[in-house]
Amino acid sequence: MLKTHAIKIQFRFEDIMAVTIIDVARRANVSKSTVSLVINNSPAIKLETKYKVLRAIEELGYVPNINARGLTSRKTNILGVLTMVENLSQKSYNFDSDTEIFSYDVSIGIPKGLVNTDFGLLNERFCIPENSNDLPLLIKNNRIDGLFIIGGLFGDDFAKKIKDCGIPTVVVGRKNEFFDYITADLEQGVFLSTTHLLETGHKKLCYINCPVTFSTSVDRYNGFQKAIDSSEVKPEEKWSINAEHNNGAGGYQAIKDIWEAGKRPDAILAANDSIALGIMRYLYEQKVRIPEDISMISYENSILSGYSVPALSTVDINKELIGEEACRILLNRIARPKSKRVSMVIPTTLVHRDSVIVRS
Amino acid sequence: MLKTHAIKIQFRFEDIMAVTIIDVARRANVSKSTVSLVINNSPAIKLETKYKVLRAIEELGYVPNINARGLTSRKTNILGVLTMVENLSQKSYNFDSDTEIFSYDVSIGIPKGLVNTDFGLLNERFCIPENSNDLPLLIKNNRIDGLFIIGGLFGDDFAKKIKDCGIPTVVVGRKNEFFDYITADLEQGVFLSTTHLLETGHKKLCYINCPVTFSTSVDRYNGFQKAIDSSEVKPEEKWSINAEHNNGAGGYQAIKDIWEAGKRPDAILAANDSIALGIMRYLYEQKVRIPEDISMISYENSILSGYSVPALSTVDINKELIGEEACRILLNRIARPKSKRVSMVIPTTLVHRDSVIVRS
DNA sequence: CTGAAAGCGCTTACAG
DNA sequence: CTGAAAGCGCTTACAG
Repeated sequence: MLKTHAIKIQFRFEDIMAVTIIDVARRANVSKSTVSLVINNSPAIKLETKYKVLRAIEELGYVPNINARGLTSRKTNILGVLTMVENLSQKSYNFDSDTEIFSYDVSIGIPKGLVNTDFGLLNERFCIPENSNDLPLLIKNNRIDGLFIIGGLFGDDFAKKIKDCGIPTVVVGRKNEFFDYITADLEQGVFLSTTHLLETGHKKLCYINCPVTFSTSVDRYNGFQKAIDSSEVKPEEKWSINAEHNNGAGGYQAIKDIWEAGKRPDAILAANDSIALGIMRYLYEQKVRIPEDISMISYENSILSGYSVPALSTVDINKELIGEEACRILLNRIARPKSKRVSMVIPTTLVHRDSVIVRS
Repeated sequence: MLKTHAIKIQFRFEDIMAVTIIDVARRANVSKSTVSLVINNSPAIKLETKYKVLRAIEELGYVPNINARGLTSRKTNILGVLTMVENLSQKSYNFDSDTEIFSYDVSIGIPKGLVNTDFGLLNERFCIPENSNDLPLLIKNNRIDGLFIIGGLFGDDFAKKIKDCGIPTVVVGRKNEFFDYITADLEQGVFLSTTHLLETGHKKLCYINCPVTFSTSVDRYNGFQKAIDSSEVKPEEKWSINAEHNNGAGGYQAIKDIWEAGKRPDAILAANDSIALGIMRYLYEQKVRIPEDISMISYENSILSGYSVPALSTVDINKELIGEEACRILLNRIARPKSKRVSMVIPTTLVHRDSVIVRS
């Protein structure tokens, strides 16, 4: 008997603490509807009332209960970040593995686009072959109001399935015809680096592209070619090759092929930092010095190029800004689901580090 | 008039779709309380009833509304991942910047510990100096049921403040006296790499430690010293120095000091991959070849060492497992808030790549 | 072992 | 411009 009683009065921390909309209403001498309208920034509220309520909120340290809000408004106030990966197994960190750096750096920018917003972010790494028919948990469990899909590792089938869910979605890092998208200006980026190499007196250029299967490889190649076409001084020789894999090992093998075919570039451009590091590994083994013997410019800018030996000049694609702008796009899509599809291309800049030398 | 009508019947997707607990109850011919008990795995339900309900759930494709659950149970079913960072400004990726790789890799392991669980994950990068008195948004907005704090960039003040919030918390990556924690076995790891260098015939060892201000630097040094003490063959010379900064630039400057003091190790140990890359940069500039002239072993294992030129042998600290185990600890803490404080140390292994040579 | 009822903390028409 | 009331979809004592 006594014991039962004891259990009954054992309140939890939250029970005691929880300030609700009713407490605020009471303190401000208004109804809870009014408080709700203030919280949701209704223009129908008299300024005087608004401030009265705001003060009460402040004084009481009131924080709206997110579950209650969500329950009535049928929203979760959460956005999903889907990182597309090659596989979900244990990472080896070896240079034949995917780096996932792009998605991490982009996702650092996302919260910046969410400031002054109630949205939280739920992350999921997702791999299509392994999950085959499954949808991401984020979606299956109805946890999100909107979705970022980061990276290119998905096809039309997957896109359609997501589309059918009706969740506002923005694709980050590549073009596509299903959703809004935002991506770096690939062609302009490669144009930039190629031009710089030409202007610094390089005569034998080699472009090591990403795999042909990647839709982006065309844009990249175009940037390379257009820079050469529009340059005053023409290179004596130029080569272009697609790596077989989009990682260090892919770059390693590609330059090896070039090298063993007897080609000797004085400057190399890489499709991204991972491939670049693979190239550098091969050159190191051949005792070729960068930049003394061969200059290099990579593409993306990441911890990989910033920390590499030597520090790698690269094209910065402004990943944080991409993440931030992706938010704006998604927020608009959520607010106006039927609006016209949006595509956004972010310009790039060249970052100079230690892998390019001026040749006369 | 007509228009008003049109608006009224414009249901949203969810309105039409939403299968609720009532639909399930009806289909299974039970009350919604029973359905709820089944969902929550109550042992009080007859097996037969349970299967009946489970079938109805299956057939209807019912997914519990997470907000409704949270509202009644006073839970959010979300865990927070707090990544402690040095600053929140735009990342440069240069080698004088913090890499945040540890927290990323750990957070990849976390979902593995959450399989068969309803918990989602909310991430936040948080910086103490910049946010001074503020608490992480995750906490201020009552969004989480539990918290992972990743990384060491916080002091007792912050820990106490978090403690006062009463949120179950586990610290990942360093010891501390406020919360449960899980970390790699630093001493054992350094012992491992030092021993390997000794066994491969190196006579002049240099340990480049993390900054003295880091609590972990002592454990690391102990591992180094103990390996030497317990080795059959003693090194001819040994040096140990703390980098001033925990990044590439710190490693660069440290080895520069060693070098300019005329010391010439034949093997170097680095406190982590970032510091290691800084060391390698300096050696590259000095035209010292790794491993031919100097062998190196780093600590952590990350994309940085896996992609480095040459590929860096390092101590793998099993970050994914750390993340997974951290979940178990946190889940236990949530279930039993008053239980004894838990600390867990994960053993490390040596991963051999291309930076160590056998000397005779 | 299961059902009826209250209540979690909000938002949203609706009325005035 | 503001209040009273209904309802969102669950869980949790409580009763039987």
